[in-house]
Amino acid sequence: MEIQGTLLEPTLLDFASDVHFLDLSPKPAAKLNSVTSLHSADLRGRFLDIISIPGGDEATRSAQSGYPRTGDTPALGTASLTGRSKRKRVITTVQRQAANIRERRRMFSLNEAFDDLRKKVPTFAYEKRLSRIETLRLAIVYISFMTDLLEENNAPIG
DNA sequence: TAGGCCATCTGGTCCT
DNA sequence: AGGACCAGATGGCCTA
Repeated sequence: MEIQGTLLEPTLLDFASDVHFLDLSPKPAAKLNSVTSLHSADLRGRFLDIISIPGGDEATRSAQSGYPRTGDTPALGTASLTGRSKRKRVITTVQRQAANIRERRRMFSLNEAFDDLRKKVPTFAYEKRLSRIETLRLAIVYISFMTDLLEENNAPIG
């Protein structure tokens, strides 16, 4: 078992153990300084638990469906919440194809950003790469951990 | 086979 | 007007 990236350090191992308690849910990070003396085997097991975030996709879908959005009605031709009258936008096949290409490019760049982020968050070399939702949640936890670490180091001694 | 993840298409809305 | 952004729908691939 090895770790991806370059940061295999005690600090990182602390992060890996702490992150277990956060369940990678999108909620404020907490209790980041309580665990520093775990055995490595225990640590590894915990981290693998983290990587396999149970119910992650389900949470994603529910979050998507519950996302507040203007004009969030399934019916076509409804007015927006701003009260603007709706004009049906006429679009030709050529325009549609162009829009599809743009959308593909947009999603491609989004995925590139996700790949960059995957390289930044510390993970064990896992046979399966992090999904997008896992990447986001792990990044959130990692940032929180590092922030706490900084605050700890900057705190006055004594 | 079911569930998770992802790519793609599509139409609505926002913004320039 | 048209591009960017967003979310729903759909289908394919992979794994347990």
